[in-house]
Amino acid sequence: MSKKFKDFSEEEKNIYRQNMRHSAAHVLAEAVTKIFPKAKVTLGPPIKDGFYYDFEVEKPFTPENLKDITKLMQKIINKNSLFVGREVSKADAFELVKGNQYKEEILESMEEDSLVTFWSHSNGEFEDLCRGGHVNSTGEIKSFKLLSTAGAYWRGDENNTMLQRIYGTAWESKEALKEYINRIEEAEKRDHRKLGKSLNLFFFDPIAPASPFFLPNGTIILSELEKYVKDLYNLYDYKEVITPQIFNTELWKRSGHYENYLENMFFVSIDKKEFGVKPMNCPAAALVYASEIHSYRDLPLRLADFGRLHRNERSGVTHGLTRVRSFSQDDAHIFCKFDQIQAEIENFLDMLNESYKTFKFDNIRFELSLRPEKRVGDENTWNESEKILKNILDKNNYKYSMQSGEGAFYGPKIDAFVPDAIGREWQLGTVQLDFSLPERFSLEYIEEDGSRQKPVVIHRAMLGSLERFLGVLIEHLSGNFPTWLSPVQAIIIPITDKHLDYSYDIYKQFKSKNIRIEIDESNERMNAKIRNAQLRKIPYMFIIGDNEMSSKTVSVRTRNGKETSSISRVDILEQVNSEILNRF
RNA sequence: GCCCUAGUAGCUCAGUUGGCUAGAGCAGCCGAUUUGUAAUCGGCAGGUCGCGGGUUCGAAUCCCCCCUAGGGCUCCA
Repeated sequence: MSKKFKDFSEEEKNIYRQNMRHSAAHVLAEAVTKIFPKAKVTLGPPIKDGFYYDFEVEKPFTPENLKDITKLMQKIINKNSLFVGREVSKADAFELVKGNQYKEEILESMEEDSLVTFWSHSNGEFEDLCRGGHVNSTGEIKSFKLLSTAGAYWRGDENNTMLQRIYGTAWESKEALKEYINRIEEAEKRDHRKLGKSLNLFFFDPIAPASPFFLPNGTIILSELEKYVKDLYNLYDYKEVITPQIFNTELWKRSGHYENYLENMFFVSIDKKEFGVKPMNCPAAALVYASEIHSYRDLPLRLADFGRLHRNERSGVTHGLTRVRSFSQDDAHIFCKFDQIQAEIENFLDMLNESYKTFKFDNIRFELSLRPEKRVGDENTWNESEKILKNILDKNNYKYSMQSGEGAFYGPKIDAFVPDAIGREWQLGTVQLDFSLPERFSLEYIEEDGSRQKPVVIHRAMLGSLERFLGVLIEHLSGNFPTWLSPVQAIIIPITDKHLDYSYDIYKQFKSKNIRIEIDESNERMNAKIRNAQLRKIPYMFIIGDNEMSSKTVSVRTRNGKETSSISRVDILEQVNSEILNRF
């Protein structure tokens, strides 16, 4: 290449990497077809940070196979042969892919008279139906690594045959590859499943698959999260309700869940009647609303419900805390008049922004999902409501994209996404309009003129599932919770046991302010006590020795290694306390 | 649900082609030590080798079933 990679613009880099990764997929396909002549090639696109290629083979690939394939790929790359494209007619193309039903299917989906391109390298030893997007020659694939194998359905549809996929990554230099591997390792260190274990936050037991048990430490964090949300609810005028766990199936028929959500629900039988365990709170919220007659003066009515939900997720899709079968949400339903929608959603987004800031999540991005093909409600209502949502996003200068057709059947929605500390993006909050629920449950309010009107329902969650949010937060913070969330906020480390009495004194003082504090009374040396506290990621360590005892002070070490010797007890108490109260 | 991989002490892991009472470190308990910013020393105790079945003189190890967990299952020539 004439221009050096490092001089490329971000966009050029991306395109170059994509081409290189796609080229690597071709090289992978050549290696596989040479080692396994019966293998049928299918698709091999570049993906974020790498590429994959799906093959139809008799037996799944083994790690040994990957080694052989890697070797052969390196040989092909070393030969540095050119990628060459050619155009053929569709008829000729069918001749070329004969016997490969996957490629035939791809050809069939293409326009009638279009010309089809084939790309080859290794001087024609391998050729593949491909729209293009390669580097000039195989030698430009500087550094690659095959990562894993996996079963994958043709076109992602489980009714199709299962293919064998090989994932790989490729980079413009050895250093870039290494950096990428480091990034993966860093992510693994932050894995909430690992940290959850080492910090004693939660565990799983096969006796209740995909349902977390929260230990005292994890429970403290969840309670603090809930307390925080409740404080915001107080500020933003929400009312909290508590609703039942299981409902007669009649309810789920009425709400539509029996029709649309059946396979994700758990059912129990009581007195020969069928009951469903709630997977969502909305029908219960509707019942609460309907339990009284409402005047327009009551609206908007914001009903929060932390009720525990159960969803029967398919066995292969559950994952740590981020996809579980039993969880609670900071869920609420707002019942309002149509002309209150805008204010309500703006209000909610304000609260959402405020809360994300508290958790040090920046760069919120929104997605506005518009009407899907299958939907309820008249066109006018959709037009109006989509316009309202778009207005809100525009007016407040929120960063967002539009997803046409992705809305729920009952209304358009806005989802909030945030990147975490190492750049991975998570979907957290959501706000959805619902025109269906008021209909199904015949919800009404009495208008100023005495007429009966239908309210609009807004579903909204800020943090989403609290379990999932905790998982995300653990990875975002790498387990270093801010003081207000830390299960143990400070630990006193007496150097010898003659410092114990003074330590108790400090302990009582902090305890009386409701600070979660411990004394390390173990028969260990100070160094070991510090190490233990560090490993537990306790934000404050108070070292107590002769100096502190005689001057009635404490020496403070924070978990990031900052040391301050002999500061006044009142000062440090104030500091810790204000961090907690301000949720800093 | 489907494909692959894995499951040994509370945790992290050894356990070579089937072969002695299944090992280690950490954690735990007991004892000694009383120590200034990331591991003091010694001892003790701890295991249905995920569950069930089979092969074998003999199974953590080989085979089958089940359970659970992990990596995946259109970022579309």
